[in-house]
Amino acid sequence: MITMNGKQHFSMHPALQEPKYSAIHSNSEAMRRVCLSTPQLQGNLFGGFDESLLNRPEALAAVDIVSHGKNHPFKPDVTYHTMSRMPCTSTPSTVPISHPSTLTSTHHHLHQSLEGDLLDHISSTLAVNGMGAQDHTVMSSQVHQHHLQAMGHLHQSMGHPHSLSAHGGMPSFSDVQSDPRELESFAERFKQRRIKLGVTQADVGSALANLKIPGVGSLSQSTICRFESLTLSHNNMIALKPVLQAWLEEAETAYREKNSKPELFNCNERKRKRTSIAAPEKRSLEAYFAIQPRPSSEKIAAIAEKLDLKKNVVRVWFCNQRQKQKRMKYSAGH
DNA sequence: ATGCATGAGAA
DNA sequence: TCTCATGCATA
Repeated sequence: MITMNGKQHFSMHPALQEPKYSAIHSNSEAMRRVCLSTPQLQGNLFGGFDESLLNRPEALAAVDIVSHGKNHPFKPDVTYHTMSRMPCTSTPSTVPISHPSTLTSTHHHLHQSLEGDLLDHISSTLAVNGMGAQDHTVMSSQVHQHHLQAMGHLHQSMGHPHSLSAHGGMPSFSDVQSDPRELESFAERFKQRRIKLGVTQADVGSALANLKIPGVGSLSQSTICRFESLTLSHNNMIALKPVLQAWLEEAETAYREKNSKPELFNCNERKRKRTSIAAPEKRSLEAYFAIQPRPSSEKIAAIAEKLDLKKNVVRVWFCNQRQKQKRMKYSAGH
């Protein structure tokens, strides 16, 4: 099954979505950036945060509930980007995974009535909701069965790998081991052994292509890193595990034989510019997010204007924030 | 290690 | 338009 269509997956269950791992976190970095980021804003928004934060712009955030019939169409701003992809000349494929689940989020829209001008009222609204800025609903009600899913897809040269899939079939066999616990230990073991082999995350990523597994191509250092640190979605972890496991076994075998395969290494290099959102703006965005993680298009536009950012930048920021929140390692005992 | 971004697929 | 998997660029 995994073929070239780009979509095939093993199995999936309808509900999955909240797996997050925890386990290992390394915060070395966090420490360094302590001053700037202040990630914990969410929690404090209403509580004891500095109000300076919410002074004004933040105000926009609140209101939205209304789901008017639809939003207007808006156009994406064109962001510029210089992209240049294609990494090396060696294997472009990618790995797949994912599931369809979806959560319909439950957003809470609280508030009472404001629809039009959100921006203005918000301040007042803030008070209203004082609830919590974070309720991430970690519903776990569903969590249970997910595991499995699969992968399969690949793209090649063009470009981008992404894939999602799922299907509700049943797991016919092996992959049912998506035990979070097991994933965590595997990730840890993987990292240890990888290091022992003297291979970098980037090397692993590019070496995957050499495995010639159908549907599996190379992956970036980022992905390998995220796998090791468990900062991927549960489904993604599950899909990647067998692939990385296969690589590890092969690499160790080769290592023993002393036949280090040169193929294990690849090169990569590209250039592109990345936009960066300044700390003050970021804080505002976090404040808005705490109040309304899923702002409407109009609201996004309003926020963008207030912060003097491109609408698309703001939109993407919210998307990434949501994604991050979902995979944030949970440290609960579980 | 992580921020901002793209793009496929699904609502 | 959102979610999700991923990646480039970067701190």
